[in-house]
Formats: sequence, structure tokens, C-alpha cells
Amino acid sequence: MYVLVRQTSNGELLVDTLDDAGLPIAATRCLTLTEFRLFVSSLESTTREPATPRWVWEDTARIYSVLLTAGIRVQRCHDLRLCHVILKNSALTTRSELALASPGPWDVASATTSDQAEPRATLFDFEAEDDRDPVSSAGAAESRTAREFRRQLDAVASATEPGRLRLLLAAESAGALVAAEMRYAGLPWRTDVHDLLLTEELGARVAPGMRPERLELLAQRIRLELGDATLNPDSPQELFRALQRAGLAVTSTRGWELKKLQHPVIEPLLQYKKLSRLLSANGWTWMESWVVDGRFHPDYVPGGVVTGRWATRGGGALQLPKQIRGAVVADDGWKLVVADAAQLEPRILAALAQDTSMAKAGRGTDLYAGIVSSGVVETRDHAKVAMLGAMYGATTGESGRLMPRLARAYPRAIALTESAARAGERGEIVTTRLGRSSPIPGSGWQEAQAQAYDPAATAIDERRARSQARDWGRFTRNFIVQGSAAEWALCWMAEIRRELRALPAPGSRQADAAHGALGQLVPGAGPANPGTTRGRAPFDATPHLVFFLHDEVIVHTPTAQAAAVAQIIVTAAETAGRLLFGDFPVDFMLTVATVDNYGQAK
DNA sequence: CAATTTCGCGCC
DNA sequence: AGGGCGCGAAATTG
Repeated sequence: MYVLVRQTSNGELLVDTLDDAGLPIAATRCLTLTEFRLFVSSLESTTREPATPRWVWEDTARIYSVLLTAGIRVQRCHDLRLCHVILKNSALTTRSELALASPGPWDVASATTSDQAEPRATLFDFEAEDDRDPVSSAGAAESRTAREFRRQLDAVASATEPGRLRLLLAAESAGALVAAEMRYAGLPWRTDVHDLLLTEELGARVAPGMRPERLELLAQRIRLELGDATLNPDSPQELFRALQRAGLAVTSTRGWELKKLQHPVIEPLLQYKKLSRLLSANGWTWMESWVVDGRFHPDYVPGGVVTGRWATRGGGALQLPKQIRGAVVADDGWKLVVADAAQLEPRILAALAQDTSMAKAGRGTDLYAGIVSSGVVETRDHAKVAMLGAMYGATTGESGRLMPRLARAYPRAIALTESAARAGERGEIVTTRLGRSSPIPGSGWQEAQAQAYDPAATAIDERRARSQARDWGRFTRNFIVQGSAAEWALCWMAEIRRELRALPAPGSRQADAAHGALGQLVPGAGPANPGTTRGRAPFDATPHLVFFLHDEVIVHTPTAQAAAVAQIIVTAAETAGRLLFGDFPVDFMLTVATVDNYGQAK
């Protein structure tokens, strides 16, 4: 069963119950949030999967944040905006009505800021009456939203491999739920620990715009070594000129270039860059702007990257430097279960290519170590560099030299990456395991290629065209692996989320009920970080996902349930592997750590 | 002066 | 010396 939900401008919800074909089976109802909460709980508590309804809406980021704030959680959804993008571009649905239609409102770039729980104007900015499609075959009452949903169902049903797309759309939508829930719950963050870490590294906190002591001392050493008393080491231009004057033949001020040089200024300069980065990216200013009531609430953007990876907006959540991960501390009586998929992308590649030799190298062990013990290369480092080179398209250097050996040992895997690269060089699209396709190269790219075939083309034209073609080939080469890995990760998270919700509470029912009631009714009740004043949502008292980073998750859990959580995460990885690759014998190994703070994990 | 681009570096 | 990002400060442009 599907239930289509639309927000009106006055904060009420329009609800349509739909059959499996997406056609309404009852009149539209208009519910307040309170009425809707009762509606959801009546449907979700009495029915078990797969009878549980799938909630269909335009934009999870927008509507679900409102629901979460009202204490409403759902099990499954279909995010029309995210699914539209997939179906519009997928090689599996090219002949569908949806893909063939000229660009419409569903194709506009999402400007969703999901900035807090206010119901904003929706895509169509509709009042109840405006959202009607007069030409709909289902009758004048069918909304444009419902019509889009039917278009999506049709596209899937007529697809080359509907099963894969169905899984992809479900996983993408589940990811959107997870993203909204993680943003809502937030990552436990101890500002006092963060401050301590910063003070150890940089010196005591100073006013914004000032340099903390250790940074100032380093700046003075740099000025001394370069003989420039007024040098501002934050200015690449000034620094570049000062280095030139000191006789250092640099082409930039990048750290990796400086590392190769011998000069007394190099050591303090590299140190300065590192600390300066810490201060500006994750210093006290960051802490004040992004940590609220002991939680860091990044805005995750599912589908924010063309490959299907997530992006984030605000706070740089996908780049939390290792230096400050110690500030991510579990609440008293709680633990963090940190899990990351070991060598995820090579394993994905092995399965994509059905390369049993490569899969075997990773069975029950570190995949790179397995490549070494198979005698392909001598060291783990070589195995890693070679594999990364194969997936990213390295042609030169050490990685390039090792490639032939990899190609001999794993011909199927390497052939797959090569064919993806060749397709991209020809301007063709490539497609992930579940059916997400790469974009068509832009008009500039295509013109440059066409121009190179013109009889009047110069050698420079040809060289530029070849170089751009290779660039796009590296992109498509990586796309199939990165994109399929993102799909695996979505399935993994969706499974974790589902199993966490089904986890029975430990101990007596009374204890659990008391805990839940306290958490719900008493602001600040329950385990809390120092400084936590926010009331806790009901589900915040049970294990829940708090962080995701491409191939890594963190679950915040009461200590008593940590072991069960770890088991759920491991089992979910196996399930995700089967969902994507069926019986193909590839292991998706995890490193799992149950810790008090994120800094202790690996 | 504000808006936009570039640089450099953090993460996977 | 290769893929994907986001961000802050400096540098440049309008």
C-alpha cells in the first residue's frame, strides 16, 4: 500500500491512499499533524512488513523534518524528487515516458535547504486546488504529485531490470529517512573535550582573527627563516614570493610540494599549515556555530553527488579531521559502535566484474593482504596503490608500473574498469550495479571532441580533445565503482536502521517504559551530555544511527545493547552484499569498534 | 563594496 | 601525480 502525503501552505497534510498501481482508492483527506500522527501509528503498529505502507512524498528532507519534530517516525518511504533524478537518467529506463518527457518542474535543481522544521512552499507552491492535473487519465482529482508517482511506477515496471531499480529507489529513499533522522538526533559532541584538544594543539583560545600562541610562534619562526619580518604565512602569494626569494624553486605553496624540500623553514611551515587548517576549519568558531546542546547536526544531502554518494551542507561533516574525533563522546551509560567497511571499493569492483580471483583474495582477510599472499605484488602498500590506480585511472608513477601485474592476476576486474573508461572517452554513459547512470558530458566537452575531427583542427585542438576525453574516462571508470559502493552503503544503512528499530529493549518492560516516558515527557531527562538541555525524542532513548561517512557508520547505543548493535551491523553488511550481488562469493568485511569516543576507533 | 573564483587541504 | 566532495581565507572580478 502507498500513502501519498503532501504539505499545504498552512501546515496541514493532504493524504491519499493509493493502490499498487498508484491510483487513489479513497478520497483525499486533510489532516492536522496531530491527526496524522495517530494515522501513522495506526498503520505502522498494526501491520508488519511487507504490509507496512510506503509513504510517498515529494521531498523527505523537507517533510520528514517536520514529522520528526512532531514525534512521528515512519518505516519506509518513496522520495519522488530523489527517485525522479535516478529514473530520468538511468540507462535502464531510457524509453519510459518519464525519461522522454521534456524537462519539467521535477527536473529543477533542488533548492531544498531543509532549513529547520518550517513547512516551506513546496515544489509547485500549491494550495490544495492548484495541484491538480486536468489531463490526468485518473480523473480530474489526481494531483500532479500522484501523477508523477504513477509515472515513476511505470518507468520502473517497463525498465530493463525492474528489480534492480526497485531496490535502488527503496535504498535511496531509506537513505533520505536516515539522513533526516541523523540530522535530527545529531552526533554527540563534547565542546569541553573539543576545547581541550584545540588548546593542546594551538594554545589557549583567543579572540577570532587572532593567532593562538603556538600558531603565532610558528609564524615568527617562518618569518625569521625567510628573512621577511612582515610575512603573512596565510597568504599563498606572499608565501610563494618569500620562498622564491629564499632560493626554493617551488611552483606552488602546497604542502606535498614543500615536503620534498630541504630548508629550515619547511618544518615550521608545514606545522603552521596543519594547525592553521585546524583552527580555521574546526576551531572554536566552528564549535560555536555547529554544536548545539551537545550535538553536531550536519545537514546531509542524499544524492548530493552524481555518483550517488551523499554530500553535506554546513559544518563539513564529511571531513571531520582525525585530530578532533575525540570530541565525539558517547553519553554516560552509552557507547558508540563505529563500523567501517574494509576495502569496500575493491570488493565492489570484484563483485561487479564477477572476478572470483579478486573476490577470493579478500575472503576472510584484508583484501590488500590477500593480493600480496597471492603473490601478485610484494607489499600491502603496493597492492593498495595498484588497486587505487586501477579504480581512479592512474597511468604513471608507481601505480602505473604495478598495473600490468594486477591486470594479469585479475583480468576481469581490470577489463571492467578499462571498458568503463573507454565508454566515457567515447562520450557514452555508464551504469552502476543497481541502475544509476552517469551524466552525459557537457556541450563544451562534445564540441571539443567534434572539433578535433574537423580537418582544420590544429594539433592543440586534438591534444586538448584527447586530454578531455581521458579526463571523462577517468570519471566514468570511477563512477561505476564509487556509485555501486554508494548503493551498497545505502542498503547497509537501510538494513541497520530496520534492525535497530526491531531490537528488543533489554531488561524489564517497566524499566523500558519508564525510560521512554521520561525521555518523552521530561525535558533533559535521561542520559545526557553536559550542557544538554534539549528534550529527547522518544526514539532517541534507543540505539540509533548518528553518523555516516561513505563506508562508515556510527551508532549511539545504551551500553547494554552495544553487542547486539555490533551484530546487527555485521549482519547488515552481509545482507547488503546479497542484495546487490546475489550469491556471488564476495565478503564485505567490517572493522567494528565499540568505544566511548570516536577518537578511539582505529 | 559585494559577489565570485582560486587555492589549499580535510575526508572517503 | 588518478576519482568524488565542502569549506575558509585569499585573491580576483564586477
